[in-house]
Amino acid sequence: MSTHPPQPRHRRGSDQPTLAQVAEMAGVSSITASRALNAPERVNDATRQRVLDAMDRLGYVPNLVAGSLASSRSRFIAVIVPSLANTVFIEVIKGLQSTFEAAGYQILLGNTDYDIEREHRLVRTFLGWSCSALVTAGLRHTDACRKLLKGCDRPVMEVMELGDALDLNVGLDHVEAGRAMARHLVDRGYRRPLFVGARLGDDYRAQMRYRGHAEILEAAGMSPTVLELDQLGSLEAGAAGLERARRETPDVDAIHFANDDLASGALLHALRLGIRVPEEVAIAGFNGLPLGQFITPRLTTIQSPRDTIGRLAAQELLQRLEGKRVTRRQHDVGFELLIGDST
Amino acid sequence: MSTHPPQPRHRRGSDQPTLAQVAEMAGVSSITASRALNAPERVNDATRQRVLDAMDRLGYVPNLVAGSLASSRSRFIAVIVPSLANTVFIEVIKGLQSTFEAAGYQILLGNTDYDIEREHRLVRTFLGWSCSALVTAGLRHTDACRKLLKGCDRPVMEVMELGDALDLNVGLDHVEAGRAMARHLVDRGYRRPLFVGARLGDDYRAQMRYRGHAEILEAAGMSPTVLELDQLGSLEAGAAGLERARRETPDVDAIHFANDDLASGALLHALRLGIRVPEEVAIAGFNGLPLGQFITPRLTTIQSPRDTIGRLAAQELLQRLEGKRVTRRQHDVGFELLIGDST
DNA sequence: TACAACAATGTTAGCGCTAACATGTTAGCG
DNA sequence: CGCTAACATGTTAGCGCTAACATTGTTGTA
Repeated sequence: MSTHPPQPRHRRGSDQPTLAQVAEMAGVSSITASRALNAPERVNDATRQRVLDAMDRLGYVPNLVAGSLASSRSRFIAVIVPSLANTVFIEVIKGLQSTFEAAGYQILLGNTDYDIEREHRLVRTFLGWSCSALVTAGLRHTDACRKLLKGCDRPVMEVMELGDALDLNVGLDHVEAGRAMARHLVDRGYRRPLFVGARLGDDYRAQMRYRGHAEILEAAGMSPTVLELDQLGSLEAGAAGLERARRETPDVDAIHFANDDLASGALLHALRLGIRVPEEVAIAGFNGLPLGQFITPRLTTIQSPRDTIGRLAAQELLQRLEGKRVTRRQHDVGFELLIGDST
Repeated sequence: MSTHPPQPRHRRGSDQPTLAQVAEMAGVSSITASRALNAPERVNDATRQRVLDAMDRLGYVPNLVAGSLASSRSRFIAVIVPSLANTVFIEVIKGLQSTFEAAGYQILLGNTDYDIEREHRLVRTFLGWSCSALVTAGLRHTDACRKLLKGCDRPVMEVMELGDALDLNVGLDHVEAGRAMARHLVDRGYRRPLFVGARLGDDYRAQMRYRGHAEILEAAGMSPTVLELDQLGSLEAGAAGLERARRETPDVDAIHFANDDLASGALLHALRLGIRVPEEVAIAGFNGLPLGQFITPRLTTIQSPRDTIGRLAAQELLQRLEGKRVTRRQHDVGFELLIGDST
């Protein structure tokens, strides 16, 4: 019945030196050793030096897991993107990373593969790591995920597009971007423009651009048409798209591609086939990737400020994390129509 | 003198539900609730279902920080790369990420910006998070960092190039890759090849390729020359490199670029200027990026299996993490000379 | 029938750190 | 010189979870 006092159990996790050992060596209590690292101004200079020396001698590496549990704060920023194959997200990550790393935060990277169920699972995991903030690409989430994000009491940043966000939002208006390009095509006198995208089912931001495109065409009395390729966006897909477009709709005079990968592929392919651009067919893209701007004729496209999205999102979050009240929850980073020689 | 028993202090970290609350609701002890999640086979099905229901009702999110401290294991894989601007590293990350995420690990991403002091700091931080393993690009580290990695009792994987590694190593032989391309150029009859790189000081793998290149040229009785651009590698830099090369060494008959970005830029620029490739000047690269293979004339380059590096590294690490003894510490993923029409 | 082997669950004691409070020590000042 | 404020350091008790061992009941089997 009675539980006999069992012999003491020992369980040292790793054999790494601990703060207590450092403290002992320096002849102070462990809280002083802790403060020597985390609140140096609260410790006498000489004492602090002794502690730091002891750390050095022991090869002490702070156990951040323990610290995080005790303080219920980690210095993680969860970043969730739908794909790593797409330069666009990489550049956003780059912007986030450089700003956060400088402020002493770590990036926890998650990839949803365009699956919002996976996003939900990642959000749970990252919340479990008590991340300080979450950044996620896009406004689409499962209901459960939205609930989780709303109730998690941490800043949540949704990037890429603008809309009805949960908390903070940095991005651009993709419908408006679609409109801008379509307007440009209509203004230039193209009368049978075609919108060509790859895997539009996944890429709903491209769908939004198409919506803007369609709107303008209808307003101008033309009937919008879309051609969907089932390959992933790539140079080859763009080349194939050009051929299919001209075969299936021989009177097409302008192709508005969903992004620059497709558009550049089409443009290079047109050069190769001797199709004159823009005389025989105009080509336009979206993103403003370096390749499109390097080719002759230069690609007409829309510059999306991806690095800016990352940096601005990071700055806003840092403000919030430092306790400052954020006045604007939404930031439109805009876009720029780059008129090249392909339209 | 005597410490009076102070009133009990309370300190709830967050107001998230805890395992204990879940356990209470399900009418079990917290260890059973824990096992319901982490070792389901050790819990009766009916009990487990009660626990899971309770978790659901409370909106329980496991505190992974606490779990990690208690078990002194995290499911983090630290990945340290020198840059996110370079596709090459992104593709390695992609390979690592897809394999590890499927196995239930999280990626902790660090960027050194080609600074080994920063690498050292990142390693410390990541070790502090008790990551399960570390992956780092390259074999160059500070002495302190090397010591840390050697003593950390966790699998360490060095990727990209082969050499005298700390623990595990997956990569390819860059000197040999440089030799292979130089041999190809010599075999094709080029007699005044030039090696052109960007920021070679940072990019020591490119330096290794140059070493291989130089070796072959010397063996063939030619004198190797290198032209270093001070811009970052890009299409523009490649174009500039082509012009500078032809201006400064007018008799150059082949340019061996340090990578495909430069080579593709040069190739497209040559087309634009009407310089015939390879008749007037041959162009070769390294990496096998899609653009080079898409252009006509197709770029002669070396395919580096970046995705494979990531996947293989991840697989080997998983083996190790599952306790299997790893027999081979080093894996040469090789490379493939892609002979295009530009040489 | 006794006893091992297993399955299901519980008890206890940390993991290594920091928040919250307490205490001692020195400086500042009328 | 007494009192307070500011500084420097210490004590205690967790943070939420899981390892290690303990306990019970159930089954198989020699």
